[in-house]
Amino acid sequence: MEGLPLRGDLFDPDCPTRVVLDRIGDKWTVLVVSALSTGTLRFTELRARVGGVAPKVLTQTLRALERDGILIRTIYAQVPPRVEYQLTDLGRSLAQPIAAIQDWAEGHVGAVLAARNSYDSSVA
Amino acid sequence: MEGLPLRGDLFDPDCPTRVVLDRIGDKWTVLVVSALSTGTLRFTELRARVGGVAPKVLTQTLRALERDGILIRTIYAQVPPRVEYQLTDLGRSLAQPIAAIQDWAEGHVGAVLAARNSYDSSVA
DNA sequence: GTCATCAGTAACCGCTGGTTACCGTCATCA
DNA sequence: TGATGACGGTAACCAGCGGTTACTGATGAC
Repeated sequence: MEGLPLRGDLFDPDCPTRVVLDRIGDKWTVLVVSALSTGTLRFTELRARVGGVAPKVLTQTLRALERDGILIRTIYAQVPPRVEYQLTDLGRSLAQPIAAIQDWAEGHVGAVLAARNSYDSSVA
Repeated sequence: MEGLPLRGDLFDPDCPTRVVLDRIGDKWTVLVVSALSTGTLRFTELRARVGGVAPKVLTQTLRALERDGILIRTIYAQVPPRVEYQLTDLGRSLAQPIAAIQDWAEGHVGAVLAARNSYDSSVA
């Protein structure tokens, strides 16, 4: 019955930890953070790097991540405009577990797709 | 399929790795896998454990995870019905990176919420 | 008779993720 | 003097899906 828990309980729907999970649970977040983990990128570079993302969605994702202190958005008063995105320390700390997820995903695609095929053919 | 690595490229939108990411990128998946990582659970137990999940959504999540070979669904011909869910080896391997995410989320709620407040008050 | 248990479905609905189109500004090129 | 293109986005629009509240069916307990 602590007042304000330093560590949240993910299983409590009212715990703010959930909102953090919602951030992470966005597929674009994973890709963006992963892309930025190697260094600063501009909007268009991110767009190219993260294949298939629509500009609006990328903007939303970046704004949300900026709001959450995961990355910093730097605007240079130039024409054409120049906007750079880079991870904060917080963002870099997030990049590690995200890399683990990414690693798992890339490493187990085969197994998952196999399970999926097997499941689909058995249910049919 | 064989045990060949078959590493995908997450940044390619046409790579099947993306579908795996979509699975993981579901917030309920994280919670369900995490809940099951400590042992077998029944539907109602899962529902109670994962606070705030609607039955339909839980069913969808569980079916998807079953299809992907992350967990196994065992039905006992009883009345009232008894259905148990447990992680497969694949699921247990996923539980590790997921635990890392969960850990990060629980450990950095404060920082994220602080960043959020700061952002919101500066933008206004 | 009727209540509760369990594991879900049925029907509905609003939001939001996603799409394409378009914007202003300035340098460059014909 | 247009015309064009780069850049970093917004505007308007829409389908789908996540989420909600009912409701089901079989059985044992009361």
